[in-house]
Amino acid sequence: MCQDGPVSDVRQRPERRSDALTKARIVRSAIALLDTGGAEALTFRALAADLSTGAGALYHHVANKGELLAAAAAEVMVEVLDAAGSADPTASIREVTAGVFDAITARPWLGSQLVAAPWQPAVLQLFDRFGSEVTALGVPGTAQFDAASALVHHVLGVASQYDAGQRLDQADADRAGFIESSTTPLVGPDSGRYPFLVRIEQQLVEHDDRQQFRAGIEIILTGIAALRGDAADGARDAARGAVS
Amino acid sequence: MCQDGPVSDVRQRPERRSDALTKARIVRSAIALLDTGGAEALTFRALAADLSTGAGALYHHVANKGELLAAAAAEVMVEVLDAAGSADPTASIREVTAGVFDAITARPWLGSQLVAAPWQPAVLQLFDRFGSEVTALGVPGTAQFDAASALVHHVLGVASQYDAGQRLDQADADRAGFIESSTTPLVGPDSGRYPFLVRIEQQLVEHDDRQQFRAGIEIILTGIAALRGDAADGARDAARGAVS
DNA sequence: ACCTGAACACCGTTCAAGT
DNA sequence: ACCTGAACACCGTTCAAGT
Repeated sequence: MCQDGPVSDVRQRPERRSDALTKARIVRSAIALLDTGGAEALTFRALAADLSTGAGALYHHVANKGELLAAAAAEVMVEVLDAAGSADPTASIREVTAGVFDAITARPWLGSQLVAAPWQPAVLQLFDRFGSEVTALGVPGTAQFDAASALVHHVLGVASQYDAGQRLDQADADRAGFIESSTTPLVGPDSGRYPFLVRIEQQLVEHDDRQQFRAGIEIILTGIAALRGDAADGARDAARGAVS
Repeated sequence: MCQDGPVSDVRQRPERRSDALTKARIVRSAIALLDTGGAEALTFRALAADLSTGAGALYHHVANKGELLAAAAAEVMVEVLDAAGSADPTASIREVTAGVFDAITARPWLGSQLVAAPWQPAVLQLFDRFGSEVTALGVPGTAQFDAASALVHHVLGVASQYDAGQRLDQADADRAGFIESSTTPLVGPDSGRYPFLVRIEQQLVEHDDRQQFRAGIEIILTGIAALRGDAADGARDAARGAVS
């Protein structure tokens, strides 16, 4: 898995110096730079140096940085979606969401990118997948769109939690004590604190991000099951059983 | 020599031309620039010109651009949260989410900012409010955090849909036909299209963003009500009644 | 057609110099 | 202490010039 060569690279030269510049090659290099140094490591100058070419050459294959980032995100998303293939729709949704969560935590730049351009292919693929699963689950026509949207929004919301990278200037403390430090930059007229956050601070410190993400998915799945049950009212109990 | 009194000059002038530079004044100007010209209109040079001062002077009151944006977002969020004050927790959640939705659609820069820095005061305030409402709703202790998180994530996910502004390079068509145009930049090995999106394209074109946002909130509220109903099973029916 | 790389038009941020 | 504004260190992007 670490070694590449998915299909056709098995000829003679594994990697030639003067390989023609391709969009696929550029995207691959971009992903490598992003994975190594984060979002800020991807500049056209660094990318050109990595590919032993000039910065301007890249624009013959990529329109701009936005398209490059979108292509990188789509590449990763395809892998995630292909890896999740359960027969049961609900189980499949759990696999997909868990896979996206893992991808985002492993590569923080992905969260930034998903959130930055909502209509990019990576997000559309995810949306489409959720829509298909929800349809297979038995959600009626008009509610399929709502259900898929809710799942996408939840994933994007979680993605936003992992994008910042170093951008969290005012809240440098990642876990404990961040509430104290963040009370200062409050701007509003009232000096209201965060009563709820202070009360559950213990849970904040101890909680597992992944487990909490899954809990959110379960909440939405329960709500979706209720959509299905609107026609046949008794179906909700079956949905509750599947949720546990 | 003549006037070394540091403070005592401002008597009762309502607004003087040479008002002292304040963080509040800077934030107010920043919001005005953002509302007028979007996120890209806020530069330290434009802000300095608007305040009739030099760019460097701003750094005496604001650490950097991130803190400035966070302060602007917090200012708006305080207004939104203060405007929603229903006694019923579920109704209050609906008011808060609707208010945030309206604020985001009215000012696209707000969506970008909420999503860009998840631990900023504006988001913490929202999270705290959701936590309090969910607690009042009767959700047991351990699930309060999950429920509030799900609501925040949904809002942030929706916020990401409205941030891009002009950044949607590959999908310039906003509504109809965007599926056609976005099939091209697919990167993955398979040339798989978007079967679900194509099938519901009619709904995509006709749907109302605001109504769809509310539908997502209702899905989550139903799931949250089920969390509450785990102990007292009959409470779900009351929740369903409130949902309609 | 593809590539080169210097140059352009911007940023956020800094800092010696003023008041 | 507060302000000034030129200068610095970067960006993404362009484009005349090469091959």
